[in-house]
Amino acid sequence: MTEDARDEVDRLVAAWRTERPDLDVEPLQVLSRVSRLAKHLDRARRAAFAEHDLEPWEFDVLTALRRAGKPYELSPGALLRATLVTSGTMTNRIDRLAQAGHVRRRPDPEDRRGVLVSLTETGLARVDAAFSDLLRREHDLLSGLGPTDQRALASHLRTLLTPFDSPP
Amino acid sequence: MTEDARDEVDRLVAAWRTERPDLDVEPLQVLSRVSRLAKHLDRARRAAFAEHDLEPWEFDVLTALRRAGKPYELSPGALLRATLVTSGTMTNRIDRLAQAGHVRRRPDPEDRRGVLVSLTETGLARVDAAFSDLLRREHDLLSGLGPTDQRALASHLRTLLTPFDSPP
DNA sequence: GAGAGATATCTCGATGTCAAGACAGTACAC
DNA sequence: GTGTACTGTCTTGACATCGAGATATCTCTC
Repeated sequence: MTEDARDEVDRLVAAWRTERPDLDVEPLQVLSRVSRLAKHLDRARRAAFAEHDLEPWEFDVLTALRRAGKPYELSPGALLRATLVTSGTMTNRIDRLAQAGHVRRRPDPEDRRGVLVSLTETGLARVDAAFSDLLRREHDLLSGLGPTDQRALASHLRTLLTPFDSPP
Repeated sequence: MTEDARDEVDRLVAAWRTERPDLDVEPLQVLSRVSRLAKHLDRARRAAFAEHDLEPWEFDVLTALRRAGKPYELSPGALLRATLVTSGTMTNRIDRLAQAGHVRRRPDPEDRRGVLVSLTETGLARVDAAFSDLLRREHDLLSGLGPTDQRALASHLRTLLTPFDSPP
């Protein structure tokens, strides 16, 4: 066997092969790595944002608004779809961001059930600074892979992601 | 531009290119997909485990013990390193698993600070059933990629993960 | 063999999230 | 137009996690 055990998942897979030789554990090679990498990324992001006095959840909401372009305004519904959280969570996030002065809420003039959330000046400045900082760090995290490998990786991940993002 | 927008991240990257043409947002192609895919995987796993009356966090701990091989026993410290959670979280998890009858705690005879946690019969049966079920579902999730692509993907992910797992 | 520092586990308070449901408003068919 | 189903947002209560600190024990150095 070629069990070099270069990362934790190699060790994990080797252990499963010993304990459950009857099962095909190949899927773990990909999916366990995705989960573990995401967990490490969360921690790295948390550290990066700390310098800008932002929590990851604040960054998620603010960037969604920033990406929307002027006037940096979206409904809570659009925000929760962009960030993969539930409506209760989004209400709570908007409350706290509004209290921190990073966003503003106003009633939707077109739909009286609705609300529109927009970036304030300070929210915009904060998110722009944090985002370029994050990109710098993420660029470093990827430095182990050349441009061709990065493109291949992105393409394979897209294939796995498409069924989740498109079919509803 | 080749903006086919096949998944949410393609849309996200296209939006950033419009809003911040001064930044190189290529890292997002990989890392945003990793985070989003992990989030979708969490939900899929939750659904899979529900049939076996297990929460994802329970599964994480029980599989770590299962992989250890007979006598399916590890210290809380080993468990928290395997599952990437903090010590307070692990204490809490072990408490609840012990209460559910899936694990047992006993003092470590070699180190009086220490404790050893082991699977019970019912814990072993539960985790074996849930694990083969999970593999079946993960196999399906990966069906969009051929064996060669899966290996390439796993290898690239390993490259990104190694610096996190090795350099303690 | 005594003391300093490291390690293993647990405790506790704060917090962010979720799920389910409440409520107001809208859309569509008839 | 009226009733029914749907949508968008917010409320509430339970819960898993984290982080910091407490305690007990071990280890290493002198």
